[in-house]
Amino acid sequence: MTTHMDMDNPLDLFEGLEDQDKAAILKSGHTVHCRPGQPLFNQGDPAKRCFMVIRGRLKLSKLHEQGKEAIIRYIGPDETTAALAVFKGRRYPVTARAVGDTLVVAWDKATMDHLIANHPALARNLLHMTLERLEDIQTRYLELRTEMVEQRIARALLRIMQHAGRRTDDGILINLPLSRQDLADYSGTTLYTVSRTLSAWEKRGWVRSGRERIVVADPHALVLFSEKG
Amino acid sequence: MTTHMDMDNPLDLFEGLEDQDKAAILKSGHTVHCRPGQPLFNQGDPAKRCFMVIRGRLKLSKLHEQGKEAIIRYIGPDETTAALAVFKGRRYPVTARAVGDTLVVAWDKATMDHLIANHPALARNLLHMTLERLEDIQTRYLELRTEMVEQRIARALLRIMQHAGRRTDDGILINLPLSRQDLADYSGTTLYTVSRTLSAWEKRGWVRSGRERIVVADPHALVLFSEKG
DNA sequence: AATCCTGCTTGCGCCAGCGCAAAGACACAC
DNA sequence: GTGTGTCTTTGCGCTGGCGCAAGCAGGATT
Repeated sequence: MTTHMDMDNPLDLFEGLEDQDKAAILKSGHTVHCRPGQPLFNQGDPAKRCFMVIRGRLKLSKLHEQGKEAIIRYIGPDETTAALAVFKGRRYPVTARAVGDTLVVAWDKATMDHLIANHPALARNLLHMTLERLEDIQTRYLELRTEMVEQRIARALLRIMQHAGRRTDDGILINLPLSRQDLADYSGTTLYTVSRTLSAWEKRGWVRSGRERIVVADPHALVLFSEKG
Repeated sequence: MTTHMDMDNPLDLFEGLEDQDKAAILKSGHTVHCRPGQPLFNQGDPAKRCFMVIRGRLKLSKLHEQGKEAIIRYIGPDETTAALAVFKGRRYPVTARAVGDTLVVAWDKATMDHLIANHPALARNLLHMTLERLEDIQTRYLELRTEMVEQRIARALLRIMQHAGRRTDDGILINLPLSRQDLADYSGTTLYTVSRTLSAWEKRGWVRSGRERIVVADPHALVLFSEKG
């Protein structure tokens, strides 16, 4: 009987639903297992199913012709993706790949339609989650237009840190394999510039980094830098 | 009794509703009149009301510190804005200004909550409209990252043309006052670059332009250019 | 017709950051 | 331990496009 209707900002698909409903909804989907790097769905494919991550993480990216790629966002445990695309019966607007070993639940359109009809809170929560993402991408759109590249890298790193950071003795570890190329695709620059920037930050003691691994040693300095340049 | 339930892509808040419901919903709001350039709401203000344009046009833009501005989209007749922000009781993430003389209907949060509870189709339509906008801004985000500036100006002009174009003898007239600065804010560049680019296109016979006024003489050429550079 | 205001054009110099190239570092397999 | 492939670093040269400055254009006001 535990509900969370008092929360203002459900980031959760199941906010405001009874535990038993939640369990039933989860059971009505199929679980899918993805190995690291494996695509769950590809941009342009018909959106047959939507997903919720149980364990692991998905990387949503959008491809441009000639191989340029923008990372739209990461999807972690309890977060959903493609909900709207499948709801509307469209094509996936992005590609989703597993980052590390990932377990997801999948629902097809018919099931989703049925679930939404029976649980009005689901539609409400989808609206809320979508608003969140719309505002996020609009903000990043503005930043991409306005800010210098090092500032954008700082913001990207902080966003990923908030989403997938883990406290350690050295600082906050980005708890997913994150290459220089990934960070470049997330912040709108190139592999080379990210590498040079991280080197500079390492000299200042703000971060410590290795192969696909970054530890933010001084988050405060990074926040200041991301705000004022 | 005219319904449009057969349409797959409602861009309309009232898709799937009876005319009488539509009329009642419209009557439950307040009409607001905006003079050219007047702000309807400002980024950061508490989102008390949401809006639908009856006549005229709104410009949604997002401001960065030190005055840089990105135009997120234009909102024309029958289109809505701030629906999600008010639904969630947040602050407006953008600023809306009237372009030309504009008439809108406004609903406050209580009314919206009531309407959505009584008309499930409204929530569905909001989801669909929001998906549309999310995909649009994601696409533009990728383009901003990937494409050369002239290509982006071409895309921006074509998008505005599709939204607010009017056939004339000379070509397709952009039927709203559109300055070089506006086009720059929409395409992610500067006033100067837009001006230079339009001059070049004018020499090639693709457009004819004057003060806050653009006619696309050769849309096909512009489409080709926007796709291949 | 003169003035003003706002928007538009264009020459010019400058620089942030891109991307090649080449070398180094690390992870894993055999 | 040795190899192989991927990821990272860094020097270097180049350029797209930004933004100042100065002047032009055209609509509105007096």
